[in-house]
Amino acid sequence: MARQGQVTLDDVAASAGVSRATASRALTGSGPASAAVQARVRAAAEHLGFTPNQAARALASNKAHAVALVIPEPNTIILGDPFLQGMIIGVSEAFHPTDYQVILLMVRPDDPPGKVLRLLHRSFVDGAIVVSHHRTGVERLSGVGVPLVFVGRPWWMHAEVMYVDVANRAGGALAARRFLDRGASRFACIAGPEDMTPVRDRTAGWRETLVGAGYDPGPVEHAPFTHAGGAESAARLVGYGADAVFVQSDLMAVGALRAFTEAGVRVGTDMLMIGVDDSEFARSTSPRLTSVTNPAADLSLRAARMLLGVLDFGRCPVTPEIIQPELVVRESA
Amino acid sequence: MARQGQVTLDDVAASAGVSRATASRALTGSGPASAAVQARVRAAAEHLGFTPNQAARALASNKAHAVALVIPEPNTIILGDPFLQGMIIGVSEAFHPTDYQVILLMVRPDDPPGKVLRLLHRSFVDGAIVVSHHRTGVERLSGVGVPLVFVGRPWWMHAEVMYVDVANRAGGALAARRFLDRGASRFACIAGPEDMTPVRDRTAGWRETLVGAGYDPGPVEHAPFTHAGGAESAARLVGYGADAVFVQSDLMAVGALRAFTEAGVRVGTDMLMIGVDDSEFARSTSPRLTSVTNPAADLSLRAARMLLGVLDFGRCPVTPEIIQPELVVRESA
DNA sequence: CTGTTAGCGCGTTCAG
DNA sequence: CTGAACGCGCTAACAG
Repeated sequence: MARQGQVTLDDVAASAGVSRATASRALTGSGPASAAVQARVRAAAEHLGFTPNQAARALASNKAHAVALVIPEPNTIILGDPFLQGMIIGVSEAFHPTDYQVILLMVRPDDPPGKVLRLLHRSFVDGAIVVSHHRTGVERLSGVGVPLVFVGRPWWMHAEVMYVDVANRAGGALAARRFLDRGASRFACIAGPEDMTPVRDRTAGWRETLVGAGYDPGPVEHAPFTHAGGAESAARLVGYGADAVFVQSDLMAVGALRAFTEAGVRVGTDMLMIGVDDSEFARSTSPRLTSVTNPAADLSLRAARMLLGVLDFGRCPVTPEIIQPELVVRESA
Repeated sequence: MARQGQVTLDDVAASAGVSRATASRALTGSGPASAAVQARVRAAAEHLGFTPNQAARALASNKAHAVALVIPEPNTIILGDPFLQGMIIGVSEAFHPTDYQVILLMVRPDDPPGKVLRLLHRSFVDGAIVVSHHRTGVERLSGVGVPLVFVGRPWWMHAEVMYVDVANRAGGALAARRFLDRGASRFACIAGPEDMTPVRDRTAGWRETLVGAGYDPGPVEHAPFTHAGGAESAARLVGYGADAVFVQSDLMAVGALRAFTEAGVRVGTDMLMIGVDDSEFARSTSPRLTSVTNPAADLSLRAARMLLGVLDFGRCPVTPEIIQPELVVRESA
């Protein structure tokens, strides 16, 4: 049952009356081949419906012509988060003009590490971009044979690891300073998971700035980057009576805003709020949300270019690229 | 440069003091291996950080341990549509307990066919599920060596092709009958792209039922399954003065509802509206939307099971599975 | 239970 | 410019 349906290069070569080597050269253009032969081979391949066996080709040439986008999050999070959506779109956009296929690997937290590791191997993909990584779960990614570009500072460094990031410390500071300028005095933060470097960095910048100005930075609630995560964190903060809350994702901010509103807190009046991502969500709430940018399009493009640089031009090692965030001011703060 | 970082099975075998074949058996469990040897080999593999080369393994065993989810839509559509999101979640959920990795292939309309074809090859994936296919663009998918399960009736049949579907004709009829029961008399339909079988089927059921009841089925506007598509179609229909509009996707319905409302038409009062998908969107509009179910979770599960049946148990051919849609009644109709 | 021997399908040296 | 031979890393038939 296995053999049927498999048209091999040998079949094409035989049909065109040449050797396999010649057929290979004619199809890939990797070597000299007379125009006449080339045409014959191409015609034969077309006629027989030949599709090169990717595995064999990868094995022989050590090139897979594919890159993986690895997102170690449950797929409900991947599909709901504007930042991750932006990354998916951006990465596939960036690789579209190249001949690399983008493969989306949704790694679930409870997946055995081997399941994804075996796919991040040479000759399956030539490289990978890793987004939204947590402290644990991707440790064993070091040592995979392929170059890796992280979006967001990785927890450990390694020869094969490169990264792009937003200056998240500066982002946290931006939010804090805005609140200070608006005269706030009782602060709180709704952060993402504690095991992600961007969260740590934003929180650090936030705290530093407030402490530096002589204020208590207040509580920091850690929760998943979801609507529910924001809402639940907000519920826990209602009693605290903050007049300025920094929420580290617009999606969480939507949930938080709703929870605060239901608790009788008027956001924009009783309480200032700043989100992160500057996504559609920030523009659709009421009041609209002031937000720190987290430019997925820019990040994904840079990450893709960085990976392509290594893949196609052997440019390596590469220094990290850091993007400066900006504050987009709207009604909420 | 290629060799470095590649730990091969030979290295593991040598380190464990056995032959390569034995090492292979010990690691994969594909053959007999004494407990002692198995432990030694596993330890050696762990120690050396061995990761099997997927391409080599696939080439030798003719099994890739991966399935593809193919969605031939621009990624902005994929990420915004509740049905497609449901499919992605459902499929990866269904394959999670198995040892197949799900690979999401986002095929862009302007991608050269070869780019995806070479990936839909044996020894890259063992099979594929194709969702949201249009009339053209996937023709050449016939002849790929792997079993295919379509979600939604395919345009052509082929030995390797199986499918699951919703009884879309019945779905269209359901909407029409509801409108008739509510006493509507001037009908219109906002459909998806004309080159998709579910759209054709729903429209057919819709028309049949209305014509059968002695009414003019009215205009059918074709547009992409997007918010904008719905809004633009609605704008074109405002002058027609329909009192009952069937919109073939909740996402489109949100756009249409907004457009009608802005044009001064009170949906739920002046005009009845029914959507398709019974998604979150249907529950979040005002008035809330009556909707025909299009159960992504159920469809994806059945598609996955069908593919697994062929893959793991050689169950083939398989007869299509058709799910009956239901009408979920809310304020809008 | 283990080692030996063949390939899987292809790219890529080498001679001619 | 073309063909013959080799090897990529692994699994799967055989022998022992």
